[in-house]
Amino acid sequence: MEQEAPFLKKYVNMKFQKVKVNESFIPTLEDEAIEVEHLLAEPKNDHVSVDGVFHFDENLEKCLEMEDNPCRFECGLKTNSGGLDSNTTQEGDDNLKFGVFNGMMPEVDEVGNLHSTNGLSTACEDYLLDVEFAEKVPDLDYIPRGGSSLETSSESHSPGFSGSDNTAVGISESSTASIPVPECQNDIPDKKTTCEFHGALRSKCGCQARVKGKMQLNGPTSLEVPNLDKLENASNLVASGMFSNDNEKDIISNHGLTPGRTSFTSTNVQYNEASPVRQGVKRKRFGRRDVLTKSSVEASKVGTLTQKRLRKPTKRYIEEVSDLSSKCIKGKRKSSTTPSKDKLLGVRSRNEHHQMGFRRLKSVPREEPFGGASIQAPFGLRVRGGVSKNHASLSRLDSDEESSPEESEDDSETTIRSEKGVDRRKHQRLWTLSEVIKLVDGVSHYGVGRWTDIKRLLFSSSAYRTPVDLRDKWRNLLRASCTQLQSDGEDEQKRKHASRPLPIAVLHRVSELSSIYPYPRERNSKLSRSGHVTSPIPSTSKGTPFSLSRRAIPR
DNA sequence: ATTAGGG
DNA sequence: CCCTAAT
Repeated sequence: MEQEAPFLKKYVNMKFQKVKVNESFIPTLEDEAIEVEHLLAEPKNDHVSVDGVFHFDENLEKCLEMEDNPCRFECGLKTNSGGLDSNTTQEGDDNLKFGVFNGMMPEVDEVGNLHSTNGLSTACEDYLLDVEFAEKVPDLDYIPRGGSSLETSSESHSPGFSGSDNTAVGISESSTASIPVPECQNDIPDKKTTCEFHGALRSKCGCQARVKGKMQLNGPTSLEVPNLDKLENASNLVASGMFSNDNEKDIISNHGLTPGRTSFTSTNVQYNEASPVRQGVKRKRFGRRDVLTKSSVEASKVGTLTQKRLRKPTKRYIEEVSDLSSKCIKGKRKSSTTPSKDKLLGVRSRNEHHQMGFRRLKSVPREEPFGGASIQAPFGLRVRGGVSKNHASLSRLDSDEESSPEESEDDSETTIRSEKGVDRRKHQRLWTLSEVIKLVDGVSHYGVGRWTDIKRLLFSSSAYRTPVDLRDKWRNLLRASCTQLQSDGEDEQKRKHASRPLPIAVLHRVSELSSIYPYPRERNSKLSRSGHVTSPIPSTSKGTPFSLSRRAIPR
């Protein structure tokens, strides 16, 4: 990261480099290559699905020629992304594509690390990105990007990109998360390894080691988790393209499979799915914490303070805390009227949390000797991105879905950085483009009513985002689409400049969906507007919206 | 337990 | 996002 310039340069030349690298690597990875090929040839699940789905572009083909097997794969992916929006109009297409890209871009940083989890998506993305850029922006000035890597100067960037507005928009979103292009470079070798989605391969070639090293290099930041999420995201995105094809399953299976193969993956898995083990650990922690707290409280004179806090544990607080424990205690506590037990626990933990916060301020490490440190870390992490970052490396355990992939970073920042004023923080995560897309896809699949399902399937990785959230977001999207689509061109520009640049492609999709699955109540206004939009099921939409929505859901 | 609707 | 009412 430090030497951005060189990296950037490299990146720019990446396509060329890629080839070179590949060649050089090939000898080393011969086995791998073979394996990969084998996989490709073989009708493996993952592979098949992907292969079947994707068509190769001319460009892609070229790519193929130049590059090795791995390349092939990637190319395919790229195609896929392109194919994503078959339904939408061309414009939409472009937009969508870009959007997808954007969504992925953040991943780029971490992609390298994680191909293990979902090698497929990751690697592909990277390559994809690469290819795409090469195609579209031969000159591509990364410099600006690099300079603003931290910032979301998406707009500024956009012009640079072959003048596709959409791109700009998408980028802006993703750009929030610093786009460390340089990383790509690092990744390349890893990719070369073509761990791809075949964990087995990786293990063979010893990719793992490499990956690890990389991680270290990258730093304390826990990339793994994000990656995982990303993975999911990516897969989802991809899936979205092929929803009709039922690829979902494939993807899912993919997820499941991948983890098992490599140790590395396994870690991820832990975070990803609330594994029983993890839960157990957490519980333990809680218990301990309780004890500790008690004693410590008693001993310390802070008792009064504690009491105060105790007395008024805001729901929010509890929720937040429980958020962490949500997986542990799952289900029960969610409702505000939680049973006394849970509540108590939550309160206590919260209390602790408060104390901790204070403690931190005062720098009073009382719990450390007992291993309180470990405890602390988790909570801090839990609190939110900013804090967690530092501890992340240490307490990876805690970081579960919560620290979401790409979004986590920006969101966390946006959320609130006040560690100390823990109470004040409001938990709200900005919706990233990828999330929105996911949501839209989900709606398109399941219909409007089934938020739980959507949540389960598409947002399983993100602990936050309750079904209600999804619904709300959808509502908002509808509104947005209405207003925006209503007044097309003129406002568009404005919209772009707006803080939340929602890709019009997405909006279009939303509007489409809205026409298909009218949202209760809102549909009236919407219908009139959305009429102009292509609606696959026009007649139904007007007639009986309710039934439609229900009907749309083919369980 | 989920969803819809409103704040 | 949060909360409440309705199913």
